[in-house]
Amino acid sequence: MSKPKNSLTAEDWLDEALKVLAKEGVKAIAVEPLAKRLGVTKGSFYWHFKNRDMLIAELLKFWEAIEQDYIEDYFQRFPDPIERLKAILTTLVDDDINKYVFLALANGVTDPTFGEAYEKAVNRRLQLFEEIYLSMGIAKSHANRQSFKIYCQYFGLIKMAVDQPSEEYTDEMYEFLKNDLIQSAL
Amino acid sequence: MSKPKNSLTAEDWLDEALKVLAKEGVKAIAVEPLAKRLGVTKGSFYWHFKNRDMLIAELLKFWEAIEQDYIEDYFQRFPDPIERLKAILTTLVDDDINKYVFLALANGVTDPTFGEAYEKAVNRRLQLFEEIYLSMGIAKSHANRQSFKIYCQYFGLIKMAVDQPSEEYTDEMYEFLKNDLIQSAL
Amino acid sequence: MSKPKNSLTAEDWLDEALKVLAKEGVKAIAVEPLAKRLGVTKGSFYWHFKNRDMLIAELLKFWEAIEQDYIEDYFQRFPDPIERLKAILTTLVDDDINKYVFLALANGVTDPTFGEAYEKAVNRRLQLFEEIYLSMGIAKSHANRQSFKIYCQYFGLIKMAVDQPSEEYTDEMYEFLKNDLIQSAL
Amino acid sequence: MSKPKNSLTAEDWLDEALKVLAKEGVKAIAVEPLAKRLGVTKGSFYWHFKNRDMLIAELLKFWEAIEQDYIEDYFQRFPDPIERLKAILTTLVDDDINKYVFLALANGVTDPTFGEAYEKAVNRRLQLFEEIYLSMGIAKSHANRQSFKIYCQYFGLIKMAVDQPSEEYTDEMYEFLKNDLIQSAL
DNA sequence: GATGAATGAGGTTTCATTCAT
DNA sequence: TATGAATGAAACCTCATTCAT
Repeated sequence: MSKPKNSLTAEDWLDEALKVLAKEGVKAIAVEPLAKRLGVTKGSFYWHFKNRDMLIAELLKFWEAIEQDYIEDYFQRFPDPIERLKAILTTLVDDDINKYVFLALANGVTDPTFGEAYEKAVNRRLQLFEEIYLSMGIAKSHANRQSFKIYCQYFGLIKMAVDQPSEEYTDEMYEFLKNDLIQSAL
Repeated sequence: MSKPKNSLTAEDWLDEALKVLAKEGVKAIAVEPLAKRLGVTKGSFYWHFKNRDMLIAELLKFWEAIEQDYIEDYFQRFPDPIERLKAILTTLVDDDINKYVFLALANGVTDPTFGEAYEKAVNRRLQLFEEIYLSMGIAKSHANRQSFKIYCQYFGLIKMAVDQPSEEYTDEMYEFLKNDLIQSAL
Repeated sequence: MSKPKNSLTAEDWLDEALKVLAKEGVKAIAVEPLAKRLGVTKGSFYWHFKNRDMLIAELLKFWEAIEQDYIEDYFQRFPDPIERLKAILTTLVDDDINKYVFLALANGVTDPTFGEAYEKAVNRRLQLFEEIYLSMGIAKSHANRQSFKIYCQYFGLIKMAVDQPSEEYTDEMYEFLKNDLIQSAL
Repeated sequence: MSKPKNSLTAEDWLDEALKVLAKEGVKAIAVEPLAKRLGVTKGSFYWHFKNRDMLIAELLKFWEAIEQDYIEDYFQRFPDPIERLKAILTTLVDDDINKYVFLALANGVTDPTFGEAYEKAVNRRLQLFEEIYLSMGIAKSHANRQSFKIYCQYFGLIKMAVDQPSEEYTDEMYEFLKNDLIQSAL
C-alpha cells in the first residue's frame, strides 16, 4: 500500500546491470558507473548487495531464471519438437536481450565467474537442440553431432548480427540464414 | 648486424604482446604486466610507444601483416580454388595463434581500437571464402550467402574449440565438423 | 512489568556492547556489527543513542557503576585492609570481565572518548591501593610509591594473562605471581 | 653521486610509518595519511610497497632489526650481566621510540600481523631477562619466574609513563621505580 | 634505452549518520 | 521502535601516463 517514491530495490539494480551487461559487456558492470546511471551514490549499492561479486552472482542467477522460464514455456506451448525448435531458434536469434547477454558472457569468458555461467548457457543450448533431435527419433551420437553443428551456426550468426549490424549483411541476410538454420535442423 | 644483448626493440614488445593477446585476451595487454614479463620497468615502454593505444595499433598492424602473408602464400601455392579453400580452412581452424588472436579480437570488440581490426579480420575471411566461390563460377549473390554461412560455422567452431576444449566435445568432434565444414563448402 | 518481547532497550545495547568491548576491543564497538548481533538494522541504533560516541559514553558510565558497586561492596564486607586488599586483587586479576574491559580501555587509549574513562579506571585502582596502605598506617609518600609499584605489577600481569594465555607461562605462573603480588603488598 | 632531490625511498616511508606507529598506534598506519604526511599522493606508495600489509611487514622487520642491533651491542659492551641488565632496562624504560613502538604493538595485539610481532617482542624481553639471571647462576625455574615478574613491572611502568605522563606521577616517581626495578632484579 | 618515482583517474569497500515511512 | 534506503568520508588498490636523471 505504501509506494516508495524514490527508493531503489535490488531488482532495480539487477535490471540496470543486465542492460549494462548486454550493451557494454562484462567489465562495464562496475559499482560506481551503475550507481551513476541510477542517480544514487555508490555507497548505497552496499545496502542491496554484499559486494560486486554478489551482484554478479545474482545477476547471472537472474538471467538464468529468465532463460529457464522461457524454455519451460516453449516446452508447454509447442509439444511438436519441430515447431518447438523453430520457436526456440527464433527467440535465440531475434530476441536482443538474449543475444546480447549471451554474447557478453561469451566475450567475458576469461573471468571465472562469468565463465561458469557461459558454460552453463552453452550447454543449455546444446541440450535443447539435442533433446529435440532425440525426440525426433534420431540416434544419440548423430543427434549429438547435429546439435553441435547447429549450435556453431547459431553462434556465428548472432555474433555477426551483433557485431556488424549495418554493413552489406542486412536483415535480409539474417532472415535467409535463420531459415537455412531451421531448415538444416530438420 | 650486432644485436645489443640486453636492449629491447619495439618488435620485442610486439612479439610479447601478441602472445599475451592470444593467451589472455584484450584486457591483459596492459603496460605493467607486459613490462614485468620482459623484465623491465613500465616506464621504458614509453620509449618505444607513445601510449597503450599505439602499441595496440601497431600490434594489430603486425598481425594483419602476418595474416596477409600467409593468404598470399596460399594463393600462390594452391591455384585450384577447392584445394585452396581446404588449406585455408585447415589453417583457420587448426592454427592456434590464428584462432586465439582472432577470438581475442572478437571478444574485445567493445574496445574501439580492436573493433576496427576485428571488422577487417572478419571481412578478410568473408572475402576469402567469397572469392573462392566466385572463382568456382558461382553467382555473386549466392556466393555471398554461402560464404557468410560458412563463416558462421567456422566462427562457432573455433569459439567452441577454444572455450570448451575438454568436455565431451572432443577433438574427434572437431575433426568431424571441420570435415563437414570443408565438405559443405564445396 | 510486561516486557515487549521483540523490542530492545538502551540497556540491551549496552549489555551487548560491553561484551563486545571485552571480547574484541574498542574498535569492534561499531554500530553495524552491534546491530547484526542484536538482529536489528543499524538504523534502529539511533533511536536509542544520539551517535556512537554517546553509546560509548554511556557504556563507560555503565561500567564505572559496576566497578563502583563492587568496590563499595568490598569495603563493607572486608573491614580489615589486608583482607580487603587480597580480595580486591583477586577480583582484579581473576575476574575476566574486569580484566578484559580494563585492558580494552588501556589498548584504546588513543581514542579520546576512552582515554578519560581509562584514566579514571587507572586512578580508581591507584587510590584503592593507596587507601589501604594509608589505613595500615604507612606514610603518604611511601604509600603513594608502593601503590604505584603494585599497580604496575598488576597491570603487567593481567596484560600477559590476556595476551599470551597459553605459552609456557601457565596458570601456575599466574598463581605464583598473584600470591607474590599480594605478599609484596603487605 | 647523483642526489635525488625530491624523491622518497622505501626507507623514508618506513621511517615515517614508525613515527606514526609510535605516536598514533597501529590503526593510524594508513596509506593515504602517510602519503599526506610525506607530501606525495597515495598512488606513489605503491611504487615502494606491494600493499599496506607489505608495508607493515617490512616495518615490523625494520623495527626488529633495530632491537636486535642494540641487544647485540649491549652484549658486547657489557660483559657483566648485572651491568648489562641495568643498561638494558634503562634503554627499555627511557628510550621513547622503543617504549612507544612496543606499546603500540601491545595495544594493537588484536590485529594478527601485529600480534605476532608483539609476541616476539615480549619473548625477546623475557629471554633477555632470563639469560641474565641464568648467567648469574640462578636456577632455571627461579630465573624464569623472576624474569616474568620483572617483565610485568617493566610493562606496567612504561605503560604508565606513556599514558599518564603528567599527573602527580612525575619523572621523580619513574626514576624511583626504575631504580627499584633494577634493584629488585639483582 | 631504461629506471625510479610520482600523478591522477577510476574503481572497491566500510562505516557513521540521516531520514522518510 | 524499527526498517529500508541513501549519503559522504575515508581508506584500499590498479593502472596509464609523465618526467627527471
